[in-house]
Amino acid sequence: MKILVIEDDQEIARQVSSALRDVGYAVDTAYDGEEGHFLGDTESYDAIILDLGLPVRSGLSVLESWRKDGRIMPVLILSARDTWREKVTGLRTGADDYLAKPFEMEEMLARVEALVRRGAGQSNPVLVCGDIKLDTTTQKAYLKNETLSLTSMEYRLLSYFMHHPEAVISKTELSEHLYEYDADKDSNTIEVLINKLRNKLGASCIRTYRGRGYQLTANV
Amino acid sequence: MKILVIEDDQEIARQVSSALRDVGYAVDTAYDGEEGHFLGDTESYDAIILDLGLPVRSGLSVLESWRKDGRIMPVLILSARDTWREKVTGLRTGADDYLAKPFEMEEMLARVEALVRRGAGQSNPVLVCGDIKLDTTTQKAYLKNETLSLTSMEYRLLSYFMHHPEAVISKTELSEHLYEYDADKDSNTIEVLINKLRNKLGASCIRTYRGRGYQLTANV
DNA sequence: TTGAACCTTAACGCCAGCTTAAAATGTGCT
DNA sequence: AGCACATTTTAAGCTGGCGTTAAGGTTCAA
Repeated sequence: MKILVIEDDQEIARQVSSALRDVGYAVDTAYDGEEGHFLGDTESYDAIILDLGLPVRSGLSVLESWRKDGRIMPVLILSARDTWREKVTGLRTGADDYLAKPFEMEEMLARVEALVRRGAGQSNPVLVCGDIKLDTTTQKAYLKNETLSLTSMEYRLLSYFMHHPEAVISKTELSEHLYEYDADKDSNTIEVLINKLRNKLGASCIRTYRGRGYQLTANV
Repeated sequence: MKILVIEDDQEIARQVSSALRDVGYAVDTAYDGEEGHFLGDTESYDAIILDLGLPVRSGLSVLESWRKDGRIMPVLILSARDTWREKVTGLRTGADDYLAKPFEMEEMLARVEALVRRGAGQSNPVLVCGDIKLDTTTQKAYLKNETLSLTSMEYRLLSYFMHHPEAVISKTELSEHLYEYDADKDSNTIEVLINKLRNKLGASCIRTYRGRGYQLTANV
């Protein structure tokens, strides 16, 4: 899961990014509206955190332009003023959620998690696929109700699969969502990771579609 | 566990904070509604004690604004007058409990403890995880029914783990809840604390998820 | 058959976390 | 107050796990 944080206040940006990384997201950061707009257009994010008061180009204008282009990634708006008016404008423009500054990191995390789930068409904090279970609140994965011990990267990979049930996902999409801004295209890290996960989940759990990608399968 | 006390009477604030600290909470204090509102928004508390008669901004207005933003932390209201009317208003606005001044410290502690438990989805005052038992009323911890002698910080750490069963908890989340207002980001205090606790509980009781956090494990 | 895509394993280097000791701070007692 | 002891924090060196790279093997489709 990869998140884009667009926030000009360096300190807030740092805190938010680090909180997100702590719970297993890959995070890119932009410090003005123009840069944020570019990244949101070119990279693929599972959620975007957008400050309204940005230099160069306002947050609302960035959001508006994305929505006009038909881009539908979930956006959480941050705003310094908690006004009724601003909140309505933001949501009308196409934001999915709104959070007034200052805010508590854990609430931000909860809202982002909800957005990511919603974006994945899920609504429950515990995702299930066959024998595999993923509890997003406790950050734990289970296989047949036994806890799986996954490393940081393995967890990210499994999490991405669980958020996209039944989907065939290409290697480039995986590395785009698992790693932060810098796609080393020629590298077999994903293959190695998939291999590691297969060893822990059982080989049949991840199916290969040659030339197209991988799929987490529910069947035994 | 971290508590926020919002109370303009310095003497009461001091007594309440010190009683809470005595039983192992980290406590932040605010002396008016504005400051209290800010802290409640930016920090993460496991419960908040809120006086109604506050300068600058009333307690009810602070509570109302939190609830409007969807913030769900447990709030215990303090009020000078024990009127039927005021109690109802407070609870309607989203308070979780109500206590009329003057009150006994013991009762306040019991109510706060109940709120913290409820916030953690627990209902029993004695928490159990494998061989480890924590009696929140007597503030004592047991390992295989033998009392453990824990220092203040060790108790806080264990308590936070016990209130979040099965969860993988990052170092930053731990330090946010164990320490009062000031997040020293680069310091290994948590690592040292974990080491101390492991020495007393047995090394296998706390599991490290490298790059993600720690988990208190129930299994032997 | 041939090449491309994918699998598997091993090895290496870095950094998160472990450990220990000493310094700082706190607490209780006379 | 002043001293002794306990607790907490800082600091520093070490260790091993994890992620990456790399190399060789295997499968699949044309």
